[in-house]
Amino acid sequence: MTTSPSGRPLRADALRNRAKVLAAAEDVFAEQGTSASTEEVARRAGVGIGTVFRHFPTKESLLEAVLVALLERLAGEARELASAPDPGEAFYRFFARVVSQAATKQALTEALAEAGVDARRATGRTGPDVRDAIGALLEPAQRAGAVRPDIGPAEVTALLAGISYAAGRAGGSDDVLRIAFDGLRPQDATTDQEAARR
Amino acid sequence: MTTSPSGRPLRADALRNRAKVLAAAEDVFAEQGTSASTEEVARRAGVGIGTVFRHFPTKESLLEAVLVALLERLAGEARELASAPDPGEAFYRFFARVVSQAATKQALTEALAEAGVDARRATGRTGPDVRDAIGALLEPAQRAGAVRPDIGPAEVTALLAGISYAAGRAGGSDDVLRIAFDGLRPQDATTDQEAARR
DNA sequence: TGACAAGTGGAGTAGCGACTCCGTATTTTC
DNA sequence: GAAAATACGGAGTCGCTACTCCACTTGTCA
Repeated sequence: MTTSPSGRPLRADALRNRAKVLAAAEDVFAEQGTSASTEEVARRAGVGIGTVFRHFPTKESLLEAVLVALLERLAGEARELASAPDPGEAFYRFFARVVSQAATKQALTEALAEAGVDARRATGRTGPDVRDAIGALLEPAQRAGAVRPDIGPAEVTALLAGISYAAGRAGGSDDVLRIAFDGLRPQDATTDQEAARR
Repeated sequence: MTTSPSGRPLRADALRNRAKVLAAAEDVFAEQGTSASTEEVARRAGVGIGTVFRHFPTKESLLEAVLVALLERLAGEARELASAPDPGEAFYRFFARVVSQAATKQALTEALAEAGVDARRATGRTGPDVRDAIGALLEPAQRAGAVRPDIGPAEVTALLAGISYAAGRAGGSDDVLRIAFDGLRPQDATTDQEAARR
């Protein structure tokens, strides 16, 4: 992404501006949600609208770049924690961290939801990345008996999105997080049937 | 809401149209989310745009009416189930039903989130209504030992919104629901500390 | 049944947001 | 230090959407 269509490397100022736009877009979308206007992004970045559209030809592509950046950062954090001594603690710490970040960043919640199960074009390569990173955190925690064994990265991602949503819009995020944590722990012989369904 | 500004009762056709518009709006917003256009609502209702705006002077007021209707129906269902013989089953059945409905109705998830903690003007009277109805379902379930005692209606509502969001956008709603249920059950002496936080 | 109030429909208005275009400015290259 | 290539900025275009206005229709009441 640092070369122009003709194969040549981007000019220095262009590179700088690209970064400024991306950073501004992250801020703006985090604060106002993905419906914030492109003009606001340009203003925040201190560039003209034309520049924004030169680097990201549609609003969607800008959004995609932001989401990918967020997810990559997430995957990075997960990978980092994966080498911690206590796998259970690492997993729950990661979960809590993501939720607390998402509470103030609408865009993160949306990114999580999109990465959820359907790997759309937007997050085509990053979705699996995130899933793998979460898997690397989840499996050791399961082996250590800190997390129930009957779920996979997809369920964790979905739950992450849901709890983030709840934490962001409603209050009481701590309580909701506690409930989620308890549900994630291994459930002892409670054979429950709960015929509950429509 | 069935009288004109001048205090007289609404004309028969006006009453009919009002109902048609409300029904169409519920459908449209459920399918396309709250950003669907007012014109689409009018088309679906088989009336002119002018008529929609006569009954609901702003789009926001239309949205509000739809959300209130959804929440009232929810509260109604909760009250109905409250008299079931097994309080635990009633509670979990209600929870599952809401989530499965919300999966196909974006508007419901948004309504839940809004009803969450801050009683905005939109759902000013209905928010508490829902909370009370959920409370009437929750407390007996807690007394029966089917639901952990350390949470209240607010937490349940928040969780409901979060799980609905997860179920609607990602797949694997069943697994996520299972996790939530397990987290909602009384947690035996697991004094856990989970120093997990930022 | 006729007169008047109430309601309807949809063309029109206003404003916003995504995206384009091109004269000007900045880099790079030789 | 020019010339050529590249990038910039922002006024302008286009389409969409909430909302208004009013000539016309329908319901109500005596």
